[in-house]
Amino acid sequence: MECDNMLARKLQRFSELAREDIDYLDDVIGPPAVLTPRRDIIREGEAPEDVFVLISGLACRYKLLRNGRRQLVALLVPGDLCNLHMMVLDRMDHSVGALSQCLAVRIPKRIIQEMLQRPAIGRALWWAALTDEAILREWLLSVGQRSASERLAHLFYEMYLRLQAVGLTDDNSYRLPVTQIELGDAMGLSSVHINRTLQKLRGQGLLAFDGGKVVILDPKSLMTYAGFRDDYLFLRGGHGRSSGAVRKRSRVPPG
Amino acid sequence: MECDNMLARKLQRFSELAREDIDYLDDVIGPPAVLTPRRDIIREGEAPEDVFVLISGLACRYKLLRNGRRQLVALLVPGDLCNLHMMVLDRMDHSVGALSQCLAVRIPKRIIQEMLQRPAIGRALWWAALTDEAILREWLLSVGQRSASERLAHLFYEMYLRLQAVGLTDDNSYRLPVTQIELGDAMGLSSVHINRTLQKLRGQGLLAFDGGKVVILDPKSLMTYAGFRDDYLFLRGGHGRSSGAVRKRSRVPPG
DNA sequence: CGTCATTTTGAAGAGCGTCAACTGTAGTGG
DNA sequence: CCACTACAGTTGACGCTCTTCAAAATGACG
Repeated sequence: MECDNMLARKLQRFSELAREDIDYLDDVIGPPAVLTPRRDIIREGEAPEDVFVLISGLACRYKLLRNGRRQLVALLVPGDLCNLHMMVLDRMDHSVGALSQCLAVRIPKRIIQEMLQRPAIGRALWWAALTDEAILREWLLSVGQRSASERLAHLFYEMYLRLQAVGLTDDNSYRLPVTQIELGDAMGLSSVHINRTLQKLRGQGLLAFDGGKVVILDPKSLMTYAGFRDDYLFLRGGHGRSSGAVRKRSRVPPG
Repeated sequence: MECDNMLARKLQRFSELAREDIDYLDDVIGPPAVLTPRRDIIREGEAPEDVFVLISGLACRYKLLRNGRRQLVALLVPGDLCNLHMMVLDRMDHSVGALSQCLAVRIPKRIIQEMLQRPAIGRALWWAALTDEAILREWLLSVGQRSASERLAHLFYEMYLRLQAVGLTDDNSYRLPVTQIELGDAMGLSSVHINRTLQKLRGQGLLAFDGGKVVILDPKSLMTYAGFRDDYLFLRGGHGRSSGAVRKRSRVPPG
């Protein structure tokens, strides 16, 4: 993983950048910091002076309830911006934590403001924020409407595509260094039920998860089983077919 | 509701705009269109040429599953932008539908691009997008971790504050023209359970919901009961106290 | 070898979903 | 004015999914 242009690489997934924009990004990026697994990078309520960009490892956004329950609201992969929020908002509404050992570079807020002035980079940053939001919507759909096994299947397929996009998959498998407890926190399920659901998915020959390694045993069946449509990830070239979705409970007439 | 500057009014919740920026917004906005209740404004997969801004009424974002299940992923109130997404993304990842009769103005994509060039307006649009995202995270927390009654209590309190911010509350009550089925679709619950939960909340003297009207019977108790903290709404002046949150299931050590 | 976190298994039960029937209300058309 | 329809709300009965509690098994590490 070449540290310096992980951000450029991500932003170029939206559109090609000019040589000078790429050079600018290379200049702007400082040396990466090492982040210990299971430590917070940024806490809810804080207002860090720098924006962090994840270079390697796996991190998450999460929110806590006073009773100790936790919801992961995003998984962050290399190239993702941890707190673009700070460029406009005055504090974080959630925390960001490292799940595995991570490398991250810091970019001063001032530089981010400069980046926004450059049209191509500015648009790419909008793209990054809006696709994050689209992923969030898909997670809400999962937690609200899908069964435990569909939810897990969907998550593992999403991470398969996202990690593939940054070159971190190996054939049909990839590393996802999370515990079953963390999977539970992400999916709104107990770790006990995660455990049983994983066994079921494994039994059905769809996927295997063990020791932080995911193996997609049957990509096509998994996609069908999860009801996965990649539209929401806005990947290069991945333009979804028009949704022939049917309604049953919905009351919105086909206006 | 003065149609024309509903957008200016919203963007000024972030920061004061210069006279010329306000004038610009007034110029840019065309006549409002009337939208029939329960009809889609924008469908998933489409790429409308204009961005819609809601002027009056209540709308929602939603996603469908092939089995007909539906998840509302946002409620939109006057001033909200329906599809800012289109300014960067090439299609919608979700649908937007009117819940009540609505008025909305259309702004051509080209104009939105112009708006982004104006620093003050551009920053305000970032603020709008990022607060939408923060609300989405709070919803995911609700659906993932809160009980049915906490979820409903939290939603009604959120809408209380959001509608208050646009002057649509009347003392401790406001209109929320949604059915119990739609509430169920929003909270990931069945309408039957919504019904029973509403009776429970009413019985506890927290709130009443009938015929599309919400009455907050005991604001303070409701807020406590829902575990509501207004930090995530980024309202003018509403800076949350530092969260004294405690963890129980979380494994992230106090960094 | 012992400690610790995580995974795994079992058993019991709560919360919520589904199904189905009934009520209330508004709209439609004879 | 009265069927007739349509849909939201309401209630009861039943059961499934998932949670909780508890304990044992596994594995990593000093």
